[in-house]
Amino acid sequence: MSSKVLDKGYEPRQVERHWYAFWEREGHFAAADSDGRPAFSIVIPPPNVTGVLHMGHALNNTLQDILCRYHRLKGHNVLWMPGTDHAGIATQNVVERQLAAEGRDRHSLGREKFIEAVWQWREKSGSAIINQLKRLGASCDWQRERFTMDEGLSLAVRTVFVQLYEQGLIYRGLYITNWCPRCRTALSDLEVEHEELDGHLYRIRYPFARGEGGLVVATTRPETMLGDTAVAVHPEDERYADLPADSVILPLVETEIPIIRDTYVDRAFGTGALKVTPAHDPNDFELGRRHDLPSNKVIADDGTMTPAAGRFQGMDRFACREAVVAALRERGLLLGMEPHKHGVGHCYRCKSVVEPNLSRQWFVKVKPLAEPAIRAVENGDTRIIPESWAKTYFDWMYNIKDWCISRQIWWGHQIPAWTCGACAQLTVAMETPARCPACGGSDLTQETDVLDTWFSSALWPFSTMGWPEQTLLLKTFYPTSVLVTGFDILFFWVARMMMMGLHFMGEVPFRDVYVHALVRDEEGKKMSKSKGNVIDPLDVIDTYGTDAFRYTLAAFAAQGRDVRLSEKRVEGYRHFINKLWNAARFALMHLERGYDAGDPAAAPALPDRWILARLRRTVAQVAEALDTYKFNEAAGAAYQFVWHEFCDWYLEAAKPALYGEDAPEAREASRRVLWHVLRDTLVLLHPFAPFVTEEIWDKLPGTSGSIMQAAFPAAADAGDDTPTEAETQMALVMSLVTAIRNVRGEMNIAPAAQLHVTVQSADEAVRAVVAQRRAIVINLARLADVTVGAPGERSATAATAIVGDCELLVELKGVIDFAQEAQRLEKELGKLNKDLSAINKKLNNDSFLEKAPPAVVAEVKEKQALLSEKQDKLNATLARVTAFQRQG
RNA sequence: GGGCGGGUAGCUCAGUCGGGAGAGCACCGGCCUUACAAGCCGGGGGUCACAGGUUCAAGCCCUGUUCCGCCUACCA
Repeated sequence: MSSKVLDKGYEPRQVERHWYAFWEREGHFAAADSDGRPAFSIVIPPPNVTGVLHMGHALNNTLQDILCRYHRLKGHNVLWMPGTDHAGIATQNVVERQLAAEGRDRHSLGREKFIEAVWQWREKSGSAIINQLKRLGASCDWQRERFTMDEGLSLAVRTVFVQLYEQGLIYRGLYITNWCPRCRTALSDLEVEHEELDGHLYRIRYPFARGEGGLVVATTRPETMLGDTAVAVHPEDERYADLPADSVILPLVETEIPIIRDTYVDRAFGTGALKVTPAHDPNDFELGRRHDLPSNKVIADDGTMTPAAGRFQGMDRFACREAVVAALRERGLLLGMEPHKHGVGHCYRCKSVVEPNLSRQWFVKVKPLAEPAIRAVENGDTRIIPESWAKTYFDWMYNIKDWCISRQIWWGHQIPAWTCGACAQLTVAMETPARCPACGGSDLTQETDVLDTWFSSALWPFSTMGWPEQTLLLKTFYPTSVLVTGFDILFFWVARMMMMGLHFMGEVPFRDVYVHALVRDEEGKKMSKSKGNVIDPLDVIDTYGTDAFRYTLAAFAAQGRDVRLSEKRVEGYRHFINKLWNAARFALMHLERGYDAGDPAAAPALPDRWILARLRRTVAQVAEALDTYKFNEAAGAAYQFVWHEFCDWYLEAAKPALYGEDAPEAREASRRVLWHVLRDTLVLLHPFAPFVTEEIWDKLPGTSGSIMQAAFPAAADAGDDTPTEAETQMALVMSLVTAIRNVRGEMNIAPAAQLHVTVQSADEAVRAVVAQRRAIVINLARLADVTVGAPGERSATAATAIVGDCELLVELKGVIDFAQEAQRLEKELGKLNKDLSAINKKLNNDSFLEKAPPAVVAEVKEKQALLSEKQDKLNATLARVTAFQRQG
């Protein structure tokens, strides 16, 4: 990058490509397995290999990158561990769809060939999201990229499975699980999304086997009645104390099923009689166990009716519902059909209605694992931020249920369990056993099910670092410093990592969990393809640049609040990036002929000392905010400093010195400060806007290497709020300038008009400061001159403004008309009176004077004195102006 | 059913320890002032959802009401 002069506007595209390649090439993202520096580590929430970058990823990874870059600047050994998740069901669906397009399906292909096809697909398309993360500027240690299906992680999965099995924490059994008939697999409770749907509550009469009448049951899923094996009533329900029979005839099926009595039944619901379908309802399943009822599976795994459904066999479950209802109606057994809202489970991958279904599945016994994970958060080993999420975490963990981990799909970690063909003995082992340990038979077949994808993600913080080997990497970086994630996977992932980490590493997986919000559209709606309100992060990056986009995300990432994103907002931050660019452009014009890295504190000029003080304070604010995950505050503080202090005031105030050919020494001093402040500002901003800061860094004389290797600037002392002398003086100068500009604006005085201003103050020290800083005021307020003096003669033709205890007289003779000035003063007085009456009300209140802390009372009194003095002065001026106006 | 979060300027949102209501955008007025018109200078704009309470003092603490959003749950 040869030219030292910057272009007029910042053009991100080329710059981003260039510097990202540079960083990667130079190994700036690489962590050391171990060195003397303090370690900082984050494991990325692995995106699905099938994924494309969406706003959620963009926010999530921007925040992680900000933290990683910040900690590198602070001199830490940073590991940001990247990788992707094999996303069992999702990936299988993608490849199956591809096959379907070619008129094939996985069954015709066979398991082995299908898995090969998935791997091929991954080779081809699986890294798309990685490249998209790179465009976001993500500084992951790509050399270490992992995949949940790669060899090392598969070994970790197998090791964990075998150990948990041997510890009795994994078991297999016939249970009711959530079944997706489309994906044809079991799902965990978490993978079911509940949606309130309008359905019907059907009331059906089951005639008594003997005698008159029958029991009336209520159901929302009448098709399941074909699998009923009992009817239940409450044992203390008087309505059913005396029944003519102890069994009923199941309509349509025409078999006799028992009436059982169980306290589970809610007497208040419906008729108080409950049909029991152990094969298709989790509660009924429990009831069936208690009462030793048979299970009759009438809905098959593909969602059609089984032979057990008799003449309904082969019918789709929803068509069957209609058919059953029609048949019942025909027989006069349908007694009612009321509209009824109920929660219906849907598959989180394909949105099909989930069917509770009886099948043999593998489970993790979670309670023993959950207890330490609860304790770790309770005692602060892991902090959840914001804290409100800890409650959600506890609620779930305390009520946790066993985790169904087997999936009837092909893409995933096949369960390392084998069944003996001879003696049916089940063997769980790391490697394929040669012989059955029970009978010595060699006819062993492996379990066909694979594990839930989240089973392998649960190991992510340590499996990626080489576990089960005890690697140096683990020693250096586990537990990780912080996990940055969205709340939508708090249970799916975070809770499970906590459990597995504690169980297998004996240590929490992360010190902090920072839970960020969701990115929504500008109306606060969740972005979704079906709504068509999706903003593609890559489009945003193309249009506005990565830095502007990242800054927007950071600026809106307030804790506990969703990010509402619109392109309009990104545009605003593009202006900010451009502002920085132009400030640098200006600075480089003054630095290209040499710079001086000497001690900036040697600079005596007020604006110089002021901006240095402000910089140190801003650095402290940004650091404090980042240390507490308040990204919006960090971004806000830096923005405010760059735009409204550095650009608006410092650069303007420094111009006379920088352009001043006649005072080389002052000029050098200013250059020195300009160089230091710009350099430190770039470093301060680098975590948020990595590209533009690197580009300017490169052009800035006196820097070498990458800005990524720079040191985070020195901060003001924490907690020291006392303004420096420079800050106090500059504050006075700034309010004088603002007051004069205000007069100009309100009175429509031409910008070119060179005004004469008198500043009067009773305070000699103040007068001294104003006199000393006169040149700055003249320059920034565009004046002819400033006269400083004690209160005394006032021009009757001057506009007045009060700043602190200074009275400012802006001579208007020949500049404007005085009716306007009178109007302006009246307006000003109106505002003042409002403020004063509020304050006087306080001071007239005896209990305030008695009970409020003396410091507060003194403050209010001081304020009152100040305002009323201002009021007096303005009134006097108004009188003068009015008089002058009358005279003509 | 249970839980959580939110309601502050036209819009999107900050607001720390209870002590004079802020920012960005939008709007109005004035400026091509030699880094930047993607800019500069100035300005207007609020019943802090509603009702009550605690307090000398409430956007902030407490109670209730209401509206919105989300999570969670085996009442068929």
